[in-house]
Order: sequence, then C-alpha cells, then structure tokens
Amino acid sequence: MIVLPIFGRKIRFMKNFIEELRWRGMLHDVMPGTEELLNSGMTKGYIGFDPTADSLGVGNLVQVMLLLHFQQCGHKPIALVGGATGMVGDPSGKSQERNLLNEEILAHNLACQKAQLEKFLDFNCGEQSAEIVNNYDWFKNFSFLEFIRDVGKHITINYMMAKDSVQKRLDSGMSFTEFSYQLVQGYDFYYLWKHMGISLQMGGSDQWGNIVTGTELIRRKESGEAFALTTPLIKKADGTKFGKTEGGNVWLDAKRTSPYQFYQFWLNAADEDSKNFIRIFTLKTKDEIEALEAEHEKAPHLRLLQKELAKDITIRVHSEKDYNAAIEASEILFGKGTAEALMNLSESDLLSVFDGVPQVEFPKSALDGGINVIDFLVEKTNIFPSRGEARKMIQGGGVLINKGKVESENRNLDSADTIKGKYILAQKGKKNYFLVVLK
RNA sequence: GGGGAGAUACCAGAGUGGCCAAAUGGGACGGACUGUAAAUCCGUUGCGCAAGCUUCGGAGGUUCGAAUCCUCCUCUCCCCA
Repeated sequence: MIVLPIFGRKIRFMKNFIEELRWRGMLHDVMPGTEELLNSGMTKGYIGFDPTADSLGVGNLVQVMLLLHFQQCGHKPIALVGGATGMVGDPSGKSQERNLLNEEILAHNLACQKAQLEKFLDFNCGEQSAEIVNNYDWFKNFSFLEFIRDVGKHITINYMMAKDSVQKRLDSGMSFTEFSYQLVQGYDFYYLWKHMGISLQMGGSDQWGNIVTGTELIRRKESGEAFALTTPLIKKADGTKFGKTEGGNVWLDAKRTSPYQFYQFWLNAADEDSKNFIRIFTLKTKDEIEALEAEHEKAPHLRLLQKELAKDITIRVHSEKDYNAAIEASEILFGKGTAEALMNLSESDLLSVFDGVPQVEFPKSALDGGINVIDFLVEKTNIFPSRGEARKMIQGGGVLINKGKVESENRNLDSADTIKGKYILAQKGKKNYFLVVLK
C-alpha cells in the first residue's frame, strides 16, 4: 500500500489483493464476487489460528503472511485465535480423533500466539489496524440448546456429511464433537460478519469446507453475503512436507527453534522451492523478485534467493541482531579455515552461535596431563555410544575437535585444546556439533 | 471352539546342526564430490585395541557344537465355526 499525504490527509491507493496473491502463487480457491468486494474498498477479513501449540510454526506462516499481504493491500486483517474451536478440534486433514486441550494450556497457547502475530501485523495504523479476536468470547456463554436452535437449525446434516473432512472419516469413525466443528467455525464467521462487519474469511485450502459452512450459515440465517479465499498447500520440490526438518517442526518461537536454526531452515531450501517461498514469505515486489531470480540463475551456487529469503524472514520473525548472529554462526560452522575464527570468538558470541547445539558438561580437572580423544568422546561425554564407533569414525575422518580433524585415535587433549579454557567444540561429521562445557 | 502359519539386528527379509555376529535390500551415520542442494561413488552399522564376549520372542533340554532339533510358555497373523 502506498500512502501519500495530500491536502493533509492520507489517501490510500489499494493494490489488487487477488492479483497480488495470484502472482505470488498464494491463491488456491476464491469465491465468486470476492474480487469485486475487495476492489470496492477497505475490506475486513480474518483467518483462524488453531491453538494446538504455544508457538506458531512455519506452516502457519503462510496464513500470517496472507494477513500481512492483506493489510499491505489496504485492508483490515483480523486474526482469530481459536479458544473455543481449539476445545473442539478440527477434523480437517486429521485421520484420527484429536486429544482435547485443557483450558489452562489453551490460554497459555493463545497468549503466546498472539504475541507472535503482533510481530507481523500493524496494530496501530488507524482504521486498517490489525485486530485479534478470540472465539471463546462469544462461545463461553452460548448454551448448547441455544446453539442447536440458532445455528444447527440452519444447516442440514446432509450438507455437513458431504464435506470432505467428514467423508474421509466415515470409515475410521469420528465423534459428534469433531463432526460439529464445522458448525462452530461456521458460527464464528457469522458472528464476525454480524457484529464486526467482516465479510471475508481466508485460510489454507483444507479449510475450504469449514469456511463455506460459514458463508452458507450467513446466507441461510440472514440472507447475507460473505466471501472466502484459500491458499494452496505448500509443496516442496522433493515431495516432503513443508515446515519440518530432521529435528521436527520449525517454530517461530526462539526457545523452540533458535534464530540460527530458523535461518538455516530457509537457507537450505531447494532452488525450486526458494522461488516459491520468496514470493510467499517476503513482501518483495514482483520486479525485485524477478531481478533476484535472474541474478540467481547466473550464479546458482551463491544461493542468492535463499539468502534473501532467509534474511527477510529471519529479521521479520526474530530481529536484525539475531539475523547477524545467525550469519556469523553459519560462517563459523560452514566457512573455511575457521579454527582461528572460532578461537577468537567472544564468549557470548560463542554461546549464541552454539545455541541449540547439544551441550555436555565435563570436569575440567580431567584435562590435566592430557586425556585420550576416545576416552573423552565416549566415557566422559557420551558423544559416541561406544569406543568402537568413535574409533571407526576417527579412521573415516569424521571427527573434529575445535574444527580441526582428529588424525589419530591416539591423539590426546589437554588444556591447549580448549577455547578460552572453558569449552571444547566436538564435531561428529559435518553437521553434528557438541559443545563441551568444562566445569 | 477347531485348524494352520509365524516371531531373526532400526525396518523388511534370507538362513533349517558347525563354513553365522548372521545373506540381501531399505534406512541411518561417516567420507569423497558439490552450493550447507540433488544425484553418484566409497565406507560403517552388537560390545571389545585384541583374545574374546553377549545376541536370532521367553524359559528349559538334546548335542563336542543350536538362530537351526525337542518340551513348555508368551505373543502375532490367517482360515473354518
């Protein structure tokens, strides 16, 4: 969105949101009439977030970016945190009945997610300010009888049964609770439409069914009109699931996924994927992206796209400072001739570089007079489960101490092999680091 | 209730008395190559420096010698009622 001060007041030139999503590859399905609605002026739109964890993951990031693009195009984004829906459990894409979360955990999760959303969206820009709503607010005093009279009456079982999310579970079974989920989410949309003038719900393509139940409810209950739009499921070129690494989910919370690991996640994207990701996860314009792509083609090994992507998103989710630390860490871990650089790191930098790397404690006194590497790696620190394995890997050239290859299994370590007298960095292969802390 | 098949390492799956620490494939890990990618190639994959030790569902037994034969137990699958 471009804001120009003219005659002392701000005039907004809206970008076409649908067009924007289209070239970014973020549009899967859109209900007829949605584009007209958006072009007619500032629109309020919302996306629901499922409070199953106390942090959003990169999988949720698509939706967060969707809201951000929405706001950038001159509209008003609303994030709905599912205090009530979280208690029911969305069956979409789930093959099994879910465990219900208790209220305490839900409240904690909601608060954490809220804090994360606030990093992305502008909550203080006049009428377009983002808002966060919690559907528990309007569900907590809604009685079951009222619900089945006011909401259930308008939607037929036949309609609900036809939903994909229900069909897929017909064989394996599904509780009434999960079956009702679409009505609960549908009512959210109705409530927001009725009381806040929100006429658009967005979400992942798996949410289409639930969203449409909402527009249907609005139509049947009040002959009102509401719209829907979904993003495609993110696919990776190699077919594996987006948002996971060997270590599990990639989270936005620095306590779960360190900024360094987060940065690395994006940096490691395949070339093909990075082209899609940079469109989805950054606000860069089409021209900027195409220029970057052309640049990338000329020298693919520099991985310019991945670097720009990782930079943009790491700064947005964490901070400029965390980004710089991640770069520094990456250079030390993957750069060349870094043994010296490692020794010269300040202690606080060292610790932040190796944040997220397993740490092992080791008695400092045991170094006096030297200790054999294998004893060190196996008996004292359990970096290797057995002596034989450690020995074999040393022979294969896969063990490094302080970035220097261990040439022989007879190598001894003493106080000269420490970093600042306090740490030893052990490496099993290229990627597995262990920071040994001397006590 | 009756009948049959089976249980082997991370997984799948050979092995039916010594040549078995156990084929082969996958996975995992390491190395080379590379772009911290993909593909490919090489190596490792029970413990031990070694002698050797402990492993083939569990417990006993036969034998100089058992994953392999016998007995009992536990569990899984299939077929018929």
